[in-house]
Amino acid sequence: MKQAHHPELDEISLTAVMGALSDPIRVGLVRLLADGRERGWGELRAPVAKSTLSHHLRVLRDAGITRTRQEGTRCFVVLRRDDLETRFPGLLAPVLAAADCDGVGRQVELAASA
Amino acid sequence: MKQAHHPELDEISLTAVMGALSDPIRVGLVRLLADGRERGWGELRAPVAKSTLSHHLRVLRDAGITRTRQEGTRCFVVLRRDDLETRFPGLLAPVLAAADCDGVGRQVELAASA
DNA sequence: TAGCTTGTTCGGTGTTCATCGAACATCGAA
DNA sequence: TTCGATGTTCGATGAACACCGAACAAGCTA
Repeated sequence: MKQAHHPELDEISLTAVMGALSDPIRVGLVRLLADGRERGWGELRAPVAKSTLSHHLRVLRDAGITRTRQEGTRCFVVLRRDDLETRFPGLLAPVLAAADCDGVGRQVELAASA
Repeated sequence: MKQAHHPELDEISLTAVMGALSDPIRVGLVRLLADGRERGWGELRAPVAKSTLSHHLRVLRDAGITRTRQEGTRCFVVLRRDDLETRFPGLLAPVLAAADCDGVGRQVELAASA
């Protein structure tokens, strides 16, 4: 469990972000994180194997969309909302609005407890 | 050369649009079309084989981003700006702005003449 | 120390994608 | 009708991706 690389602001690429958001599960994850709260991975319920979920979270992290923090054996993830807003002003909101309206990523849910 | 299918407004999917915009060449094409003018395919200069260009234009069309019209042996393409704005309000502008700022898709150019 | 929890990594598989050249279809012009 | 211009379609190929189960690593906890 090594600390993963997070791209700097100017390393965040538009096509990488778009690519990361082209998968319903990843969109669902972003939606869950949209309130700005940090979430433990245990809170994330998605209909995939844990290795696959790990993969998706890695794609989001590598694209610069989320930031991952480790605490003991647990990992926490948070949306890099300010960074994204700085890098691509006005991009995130319409995507979230559209996803919300369409129900894209509704298969990803929040577990009962924290 | 049969007339291709164009998705209806409510058939346009967010993830398909995001996926279509995750390739620099396609972003470049969208940038060229951003002025709303219809372009003949002969005007589009991209550093790929024509079959590949045909593929990219097909992806954009299937995603509902562009509309293709045929006239004789020539094809014309136009951005479905209003449709996109209706379906995903506010989505296109930030993407174009970010692409413009970053130079994503600058490899796609307009040929000299029409 | 032994076990439990948590997440990563490793093959493996099947799918999709970007790309090319070549062959084909279609239309307009000579 | 023959030729040229314009796109589409057809394999083919190598890369990337989504997905899984299993094995591994690392930190708690009993």
